[in-house]
Amino acid sequence: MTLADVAEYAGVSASTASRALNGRGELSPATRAAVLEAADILAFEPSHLARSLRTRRTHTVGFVVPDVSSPFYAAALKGAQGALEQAGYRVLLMDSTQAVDGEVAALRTLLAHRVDGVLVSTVGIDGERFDALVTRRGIPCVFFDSELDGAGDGAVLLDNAAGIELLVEHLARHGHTRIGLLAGSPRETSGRDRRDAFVAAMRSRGLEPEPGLVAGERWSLEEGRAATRAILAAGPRPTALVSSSVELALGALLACRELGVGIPDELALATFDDAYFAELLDPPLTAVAYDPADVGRRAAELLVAAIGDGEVPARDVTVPVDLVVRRSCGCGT
Amino acid sequence: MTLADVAEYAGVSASTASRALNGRGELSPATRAAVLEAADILAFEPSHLARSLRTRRTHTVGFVVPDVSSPFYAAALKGAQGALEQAGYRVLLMDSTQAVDGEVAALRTLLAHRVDGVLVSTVGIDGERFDALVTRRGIPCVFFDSELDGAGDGAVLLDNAAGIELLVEHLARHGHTRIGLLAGSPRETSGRDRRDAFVAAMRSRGLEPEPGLVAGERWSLEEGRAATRAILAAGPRPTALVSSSVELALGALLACRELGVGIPDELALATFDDAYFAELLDPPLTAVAYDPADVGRRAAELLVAAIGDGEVPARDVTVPVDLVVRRSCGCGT
DNA sequence: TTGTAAGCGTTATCAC
DNA sequence: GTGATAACGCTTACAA
Repeated sequence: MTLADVAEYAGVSASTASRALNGRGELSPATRAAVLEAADILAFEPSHLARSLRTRRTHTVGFVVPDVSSPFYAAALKGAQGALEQAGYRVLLMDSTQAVDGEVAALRTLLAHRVDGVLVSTVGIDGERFDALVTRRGIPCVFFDSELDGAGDGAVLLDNAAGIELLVEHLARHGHTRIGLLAGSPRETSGRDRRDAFVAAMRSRGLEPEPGLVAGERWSLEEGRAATRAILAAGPRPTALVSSSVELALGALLACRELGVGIPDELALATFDDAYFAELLDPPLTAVAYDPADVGRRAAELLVAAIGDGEVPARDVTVPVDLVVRRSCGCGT
Repeated sequence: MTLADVAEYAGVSASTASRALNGRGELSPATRAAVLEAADILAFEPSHLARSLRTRRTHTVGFVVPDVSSPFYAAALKGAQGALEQAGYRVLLMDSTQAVDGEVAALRTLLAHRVDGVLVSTVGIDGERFDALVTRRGIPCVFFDSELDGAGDGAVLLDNAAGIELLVEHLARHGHTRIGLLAGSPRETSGRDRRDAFVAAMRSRGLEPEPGLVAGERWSLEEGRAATRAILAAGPRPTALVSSSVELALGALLACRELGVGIPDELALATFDDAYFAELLDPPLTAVAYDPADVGRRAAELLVAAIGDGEVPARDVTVPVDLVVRRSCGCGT
């Protein structure tokens, strides 16, 4: 079923059929009705391919994340998907598998598909490659969760500094001074920012973060477990641990269970990222919460604006975070 | 940068450039090299749009799920994405938002994009609409997790019957006879199959499932909580509960905590679906495990085969499941 | 109000 | 071995 078929069936030309279907131009109600009916009868579904080729707009947006199966990215994807669909865009999904090469490959594929814009949570692509692939071709891009410094048309980031400060502050109130950090990827701004924020939060309290008490450089449960073991094994133990993500915190929980270290008695724990099951863990995790779907949604809105207006002044939005106190920090026991 | 630009730069015709880039036909090594170099210098990225319009193959596959942010679907998506990318396909993601209308809309959009095939976890589309949209247009389709009876070119389903049997059997060994069920959506085969399997498993042991001890018809934590409360409120309490999904089980955990019902002492719990954090819950959840990414992967492989061979004999694959015994069932306490 | 024709960027069929 | 040329299905000036 092509537009030509519909036109023929309705006894009009292809252009008239096109106008009728798209509601453009002035045409007699009669012909319009005839075309609409024909389209309906023939179950005509216009080819986005042909349309896009002609109009140079695909109404498709690329979504690039380090790992779709991670709860955070899955939720962000859901939020973005909803907002994009509302705005008439489709989502082409790419998983960079936490590798810069994967990210570059994903971007290439998206370019080949002539997406109208891209939403990316970078794992650390370099400025040059990004510019060559995206900027230079004028593809609107908004980053989320992790950005490439000044690149792109905007970014939606979590308030990493505030979140870490909340965590350290709370632990400090409990009287802890030897606090360790489970860090995330140093190649992502989210990882770096949280680490930097930790150092800043400690220093602002006159505490010097000890090198041996900071470990981890990947966002995974396994890494959290290994890093926790490393921290616990290195010299005098910390009395509290700040984690840069739930995955990492879950690893800590596991490590402590294996080592027989009681939480929160022997080691208090508080983490960035809340999870819907945090309340049900043993012990319930004290965490910094925010709406992950919202970051996807906001990023999508920014992108849609950027695609529409061409050049929106790079606007960054910071998603607020909250502290949810439960028991792993030592409260309520 | 279009093929014409590359051709001009290399001093050949567009057709020759096309042949050089695609490695088709015989051409002199010299011209081939010249074209390749030109393409490289101009950073040429062929338009999938134009190519697809001409070849009638988009190398794009649609992926339709009830809720991308659910851990299971996110993992299945990841598995499918990887396999499809390997095979040279891209993924267009659609979230049906657990509604039949959403599913229909998603399918329409995918058709408009002329996807080469679709992977769908149906929320209960009716045969007629499915046939009109998909079958009649000859779009290869493989279902996963939940299927539409005989439709499509295959399906990858979990071994629901075996999983539920494992759960009931284990609980029965603990001596339970009053066993309740937290059921999922009756509109999805996964939900129906698990419910039916529960009834069968009970009867095969001479136990008649009581109406009041079976509740729930949506896959959500909230539903699990409400259903658990309902079951616990209706007459004599069951001593054990089988849950059709982790979400539902988490809801049960929450409800019991609120009601002060001890697990597993007052109520044993065992669920379909394992979660990577199941071990860390309070109490650790006894569950039926399987590899969610694998179901996506297998479905993708089936689809790729169906797209390739045109008509592969509808082959169904059943993904095996395992029982992971932890403490919520009463073991090891 | 409606039709004609050109063009979007490829690939495929023919000639040469 | 390589180059015209048509065609994929649509939109959009420009005519009529």
